[in-house]
Amino acid sequence: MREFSRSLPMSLLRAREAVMRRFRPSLRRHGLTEQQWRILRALAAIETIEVTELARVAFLLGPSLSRILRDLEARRLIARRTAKADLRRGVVSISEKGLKLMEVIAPSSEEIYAAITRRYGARKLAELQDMLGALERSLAGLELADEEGTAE
Amino acid sequence: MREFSRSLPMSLLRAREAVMRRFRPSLRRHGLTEQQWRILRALAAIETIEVTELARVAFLLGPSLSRILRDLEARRLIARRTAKADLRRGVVSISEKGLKLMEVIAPSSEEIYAAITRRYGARKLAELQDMLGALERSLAGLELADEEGTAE
DNA sequence: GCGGGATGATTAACATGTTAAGTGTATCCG
DNA sequence: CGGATACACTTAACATGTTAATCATCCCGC
Repeated sequence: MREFSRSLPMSLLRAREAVMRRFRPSLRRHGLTEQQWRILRALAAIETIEVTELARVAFLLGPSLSRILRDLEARRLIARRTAKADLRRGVVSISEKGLKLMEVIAPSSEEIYAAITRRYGARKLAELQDMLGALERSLAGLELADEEGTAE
Repeated sequence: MREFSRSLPMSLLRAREAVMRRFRPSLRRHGLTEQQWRILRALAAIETIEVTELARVAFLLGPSLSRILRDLEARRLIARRTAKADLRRGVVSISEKGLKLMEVIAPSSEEIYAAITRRYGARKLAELQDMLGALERSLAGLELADEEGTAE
């Protein structure tokens, strides 16, 4: 069997953890988790977004997102309403308070990212991201190949 | 601010999820989570291992490992005792039952890994792993650079 | 307009991630 | 020897990951 510590999932996990280790302390000081920060960042760039679309963009599963939105709303960092045209859909936006919190956190976050980029190399980083994107697309292709073999 | 979906943490997260999506169904059919499988794999290659070392190898935090070992032991998939020389230390090993379970799961797991490798390309996969390892080492270096600035 | 299946979101239940606190054992050192 | 300190877990508390089930609303075809 493959040497376990060299498996692709482990490599990806360790690499991601090494990166996130750098960001978590700063976020934590401001009372945010990694996922809450992802949501605020996703919201900052737009006016409003539907919950389902937000889940896709922030790469969170529905149940996690539901809980997080409930908490962020209680803290007044976001606002939400229901779509007039379809009462099933929720529409979310960042609040003034949320924007201000982002303004406080963003600089140190950017600085950490810049330090990582300098250390690893901007070109190499871009290349890595390309390869990760290609991996995603390869596996999406595998997914399709599977479905052809089943009921459909 | 950086386009959020292209940040390094998100790229790594999405890539890892794309990979794990392939493995989870098979593991789940056999009643194992991803982390439980990691532990069994780590144990399969050796006679015994101390809990702390197992945490390092399987890349799990102590509290998670404690819970998982408790459950795996209750299911008789592993055995544990305490070290004679140091009663603080726990020593873990895989059981016969655990080995048999692995024999059942390993083939399909290997097959999935092979499919991913074929699809993405063996050479490209090796290159990706190299770059991930280099990223880890870069960030470990950053860690050290930090400490020089603090109390020490 | 009205079943009945599809869809968007939430809740439930259990496992893990994460940090802090607790427990028992070892070790160091005066 | 004995008390302080460090160490190896373990437990606690809270947040998220993951799958299944539930709830409300929508929409389709008749």
